[in-house]
Amino acid sequence: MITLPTRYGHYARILHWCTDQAMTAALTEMDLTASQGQILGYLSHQSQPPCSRDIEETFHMSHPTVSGLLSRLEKKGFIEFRPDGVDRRIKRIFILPKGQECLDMMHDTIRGIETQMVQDFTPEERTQFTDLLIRAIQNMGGNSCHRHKEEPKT
Amino acid sequence: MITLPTRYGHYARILHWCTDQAMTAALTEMDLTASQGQILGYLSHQSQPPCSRDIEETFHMSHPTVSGLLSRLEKKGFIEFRPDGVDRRIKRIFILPKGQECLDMMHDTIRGIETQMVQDFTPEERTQFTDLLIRAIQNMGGNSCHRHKEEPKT
DNA sequence: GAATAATTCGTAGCTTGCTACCTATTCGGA
DNA sequence: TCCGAATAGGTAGCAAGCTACGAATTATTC
Repeated sequence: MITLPTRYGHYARILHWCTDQAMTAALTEMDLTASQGQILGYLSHQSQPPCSRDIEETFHMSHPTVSGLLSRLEKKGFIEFRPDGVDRRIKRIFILPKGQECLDMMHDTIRGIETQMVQDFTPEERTQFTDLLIRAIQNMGGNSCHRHKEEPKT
Repeated sequence: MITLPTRYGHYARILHWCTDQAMTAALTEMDLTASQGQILGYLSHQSQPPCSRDIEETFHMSHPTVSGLLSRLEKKGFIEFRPDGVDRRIKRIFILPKGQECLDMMHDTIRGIETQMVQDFTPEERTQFTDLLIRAIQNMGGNSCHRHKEEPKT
């Protein structure tokens, strides 16, 4: 048995790699990468069109990373930016029809990946898996994103 | 509550991100990145000096990725390559004194990260966490690396 | 033994991730 | 009101991940 430096971290890395591979396989035909698909999925579940900063916090990504992802999505016509009416620093992100089409096609595929991953887990194990993952993240201080979160307005 | 595309995959990604950040913070003073430290740690636990291919399988990485990591480690004087006596395709990887020094310093730090992550877990929860992670990886076909594994020979 | 297949590693070119530093805008206190 | 702090985003430059292709060596098969 090999004693790897960070064992849980190692497994977390590989598990994410597995989902990434499955996502990539399912999305390449739509000219989307796994990361771009994740972003698009997030956008579709927000009540108000989010801005770059919202994505940074949700996905624990730096703003140049998000900026690059969004600019590629924009260049390919999945999304577009529109200035916020109140705060001129903010560019809000809108899903274009081409992006919505992909979301409709993506939906079942993505749920299939999640189902496959925990296919032989009992309901209790699924609950505990989520619980342990979240607690491990919290123990690492992984939810330390301090920002003044404002209510959606118009 | 936000419904993200791949929930477990998302948590796995963030958990790995946390360990990566902690590793980076601990290793930068030695001029090492987190990935480079992981590789170095793996090398130190092998009975026979491994080759690039062994790392690819252990870490689920493509060979250009491993190649790049190793060349940076070599350039900085942590490791060196020596041709295999039998198979001229293979370059075996040896840890140089500078690499060994870092390993000695790394040891406690890395164990500390693992400890922190599961600090409030009961022993049963730790066992189950590992078990669930491994099963999830297996469900995704994550251990499908078919290669003829040979015995160490001198 | 020679042709073919498999294996190991190299390189090109891309996306994705980061830090560091910059500008523009907004907010808050003197 | 005005100046400094905080916030949103841009750009440069790097590391780390990938696919696709090619070269050299070894293994296999006829």
